Amino acid sequence: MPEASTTTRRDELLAIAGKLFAERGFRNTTVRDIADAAGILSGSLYHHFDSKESMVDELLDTFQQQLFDQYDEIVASDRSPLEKLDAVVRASFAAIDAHHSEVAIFQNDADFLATFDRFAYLIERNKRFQKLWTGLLREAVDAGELRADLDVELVYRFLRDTVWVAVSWYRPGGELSADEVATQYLSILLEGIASHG
Amino acid sequence: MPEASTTTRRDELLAIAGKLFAERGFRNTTVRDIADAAGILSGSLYHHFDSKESMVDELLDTFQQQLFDQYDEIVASDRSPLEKLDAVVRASFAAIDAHHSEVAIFQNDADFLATFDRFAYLIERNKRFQKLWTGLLREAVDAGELRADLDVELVYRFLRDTVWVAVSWYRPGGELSADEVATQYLSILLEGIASHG
DNA sequence: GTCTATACTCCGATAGAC
DNA sequence: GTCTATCGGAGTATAGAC
Repeated sequence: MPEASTTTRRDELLAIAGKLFAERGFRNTTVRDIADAAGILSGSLYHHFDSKESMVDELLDTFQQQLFDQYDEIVASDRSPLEKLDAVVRASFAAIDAHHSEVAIFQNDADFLATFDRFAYLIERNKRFQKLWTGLLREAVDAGELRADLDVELVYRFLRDTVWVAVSWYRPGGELSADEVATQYLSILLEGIASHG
Repeated sequence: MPEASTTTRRDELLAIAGKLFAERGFRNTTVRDIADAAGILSGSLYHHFDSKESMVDELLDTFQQQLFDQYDEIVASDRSPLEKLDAVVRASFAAIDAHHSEVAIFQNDADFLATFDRFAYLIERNKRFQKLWTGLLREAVDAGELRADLDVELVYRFLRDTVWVAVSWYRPGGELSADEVATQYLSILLEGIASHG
């Protein structure tokens, strides 16, 4: 396989870029920063990628496709709405663990990137994401598994933000595993923090 | 009062800068952007402010002082720990409503700004903030008002992030008032979203 | 696959006229 | 209080040698 080393170097550079984008934001990471971190000069990056935009595009697109594949599998599975919600939340925390940079980039820069034609797919997938989560919430309400007195759209925003914002403090390899965080999170979300004695 | 018009123009420019910082981030807002929005040229801004940093400094410092004054008043008041927590959450949502730009700037750029000596106070106040909230949480647990089986530090992060992240979707003057959002938020947080039938 | 060298644009900030 | 004019630095990207 003659492409093996080529692919490896490319992926290496992409991972370095992703880490920097995640730490400083896309716009505040220069191609010189990326090149410095990789031990090469900025011009050399253009042997591998068309532009800085191409790098972030590839990172986000690949990650999102993988995540949606997981979501689709869960939704199509044979579980109750609440069990599906549980599984989707756990898959999301697992994604924060396994693809930390990509999630952070998405959280910080997606709104800005989405203003360009090239990244129009971000808006489209965002809508799909919303439909999937609000759909599960409504099904769970209808099944009597969730409170019926809450505003589903507000609960959706609450759920979405509270899951993904964890990327700002969760560190892979830290004290708590992603699934332990998910367990505590789901306990708070479902049962609340008030004591019922 | 000869200073009246001077103060007004200065505050006007500061508000314009704050709005742009909030929308695009501090580093991605240029002094030319601010000047354009104000209908003047970039050089003219330096008649009012030393630097771009001075503008964001003044915005954040003023806002945080006001917010902490409110928190301190609540903590010192004669209420139960849970009532204090309720009041602090409501005051925070009110701050998102009344000082939307400042909260957004704080959410997006505080980590970056805090790396400079000039903004060291952000780190200090962040610690004070954490102590205040975790203190209230512990008191509420001790008073039997909150579940004792949860990790207080994790609940703190959860609480902090879920309140402030609302700045990303809440718009002053929208359908829901800040206090209505706070009410639903507290209901979810305290009682959970699961049905108990 | 990386380097040298460089083009062109935009950045924050300043000096001095009006 | 704003404008004209401009400086020095840093940004993305390119062309062509090695």
